[in-house]
Amino acid sequence: MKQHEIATLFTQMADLLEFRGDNPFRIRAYRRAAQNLEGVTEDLERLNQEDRLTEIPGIGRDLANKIREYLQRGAIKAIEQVKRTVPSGIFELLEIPGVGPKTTKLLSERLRIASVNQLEAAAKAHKLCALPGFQEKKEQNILKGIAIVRKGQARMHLGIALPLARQIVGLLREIPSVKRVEPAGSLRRMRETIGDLDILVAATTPSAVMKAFTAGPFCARILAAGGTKSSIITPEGVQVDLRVVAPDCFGSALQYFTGSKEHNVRLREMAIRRGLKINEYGVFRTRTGKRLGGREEAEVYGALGLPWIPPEIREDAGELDAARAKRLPRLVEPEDIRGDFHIHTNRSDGSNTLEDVAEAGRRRGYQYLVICDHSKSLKVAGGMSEAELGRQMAQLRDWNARHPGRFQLLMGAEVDILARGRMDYADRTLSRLDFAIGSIHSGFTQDEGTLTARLVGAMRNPYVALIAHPTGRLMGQREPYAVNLERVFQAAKDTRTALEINAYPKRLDLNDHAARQAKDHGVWLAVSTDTHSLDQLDNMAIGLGVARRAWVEPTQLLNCLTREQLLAWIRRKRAHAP
DNA sequence: GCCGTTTTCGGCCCGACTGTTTTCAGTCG
Repeated sequence: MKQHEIATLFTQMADLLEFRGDNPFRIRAYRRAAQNLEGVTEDLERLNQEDRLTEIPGIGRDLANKIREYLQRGAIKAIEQVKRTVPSGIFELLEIPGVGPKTTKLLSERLRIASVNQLEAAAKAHKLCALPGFQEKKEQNILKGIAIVRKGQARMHLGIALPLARQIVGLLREIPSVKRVEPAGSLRRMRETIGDLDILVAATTPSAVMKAFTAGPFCARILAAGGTKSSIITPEGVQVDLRVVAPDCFGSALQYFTGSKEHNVRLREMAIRRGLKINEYGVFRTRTGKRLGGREEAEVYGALGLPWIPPEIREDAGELDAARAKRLPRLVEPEDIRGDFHIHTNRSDGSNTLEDVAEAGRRRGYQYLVICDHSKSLKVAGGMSEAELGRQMAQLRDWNARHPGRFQLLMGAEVDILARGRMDYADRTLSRLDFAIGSIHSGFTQDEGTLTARLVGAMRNPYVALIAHPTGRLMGQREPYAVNLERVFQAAKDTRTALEINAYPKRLDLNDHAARQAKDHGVWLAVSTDTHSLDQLDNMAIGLGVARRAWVEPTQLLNCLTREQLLAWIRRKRAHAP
């Protein structure tokens, strides 16, 4: 994925230029270009060959040439040159909260500091007080910042961030004078990992809310506390930013506080061109100062002639142009979901019986759950022999017979993909299943060609309907294995096989970028929770967040088919197979 | 360095908080 490598270089370039005190708008151009490159869903080589690199937003003639240079030579001369003029330690210094480019430059020039360790030593020896604008307090703050960096403020995945946010929101709701509370920031946009929690409150007496917040049980340390805005660290070490506004400004504040930053910058630029000004307090006419609205978020977009844009796609990745052209996608909603695939029971490594799982599915209002326990090779997870599989099938058919109605179980299995794409059950066995999932649980370290061939081979099997967790990553534990996604998408399209958006919070696999790419290839997607215990059925909301971030519409998601439509879809794949 | 319903130059989002200031720079989101 060349675009990620180039994006990293552009971000580094922005940091370097910032350190050198370059033109802030040039710096922003590099950052914006890097961000947009991450979101490119087409093959960069192809865009280059067709001379369409400048179609990427934020890429002009100059940056297109730099991209071309990287594609040809694997390096960008101009960036290499700037790198040589700047000490390499500045990147880690910029990571420290409270230390920005100006401070870094001062430290480097006056005290020859070029690493976090050197900075810590200097601060402890009170050498920083000799610098202009530095006194005791600033020195202490730098030491605190270093401690925070050292603690490795690893970003949380949504499985941790969502419950924590719910808990804090609940406590804030109990404070008198609080009218509305809403999580904002990257959590509301459902990004796969969250740095700090942003929470917005509408209240009539902000100071009382601030007081209650900074004195509350979730506050272990106060980083900043003003009249309308404060930041704290929870006992778990999570930073929470709280903003309090008047109820009349809640919509504009929510819009501002949700971001992304890049989305907001673009939105405000659009406002300026229309003679308007947008801030946390509302939309205003620049000339007269007249306020046009801000109580509800839709008023902010409405003032610019735009429809409300769902938070999940506010990444300055084409959503504003789509909104202007009235071509926003109709994103999948929880109400569109008619079933879940990939559910484990206690016959392999799940913890619930088939009956309990079935009841839970029926209570959720689904039309179907696909029961998918592990296949025989995956011994560590209690993989089932053909005989066990047969007994489960009988049990499942029996449950269905005893519970006629809208909801039914479907018989599936999560079947290991072995060497060269061979499946862990024979075709004769697979043909008796309603829905087979193929997944890789072995040979993670094989090379890209081997792994890709295994996935493609599995997809050629007429009975494999879905490939589970296609890249195998586990956030914070295991990198994705080497697989050529471009070829996987093409094969999925050709063989009419669906690809999974696995909703287990550490997986989210495919991720948002890859899922959008798959969708653009015309590949069917399926959100599945990979449930091992009943509460995990709720992870559907997280998987849907990924699907929505990938601009997925109901017509592209397997979960939105009725049971009859799903069975017909499976028949089509089987009939179409080579 | 990008970009155009003020289009090929001259703009480029906006406000809060902190620490050090006696009016503001730096950082952050």
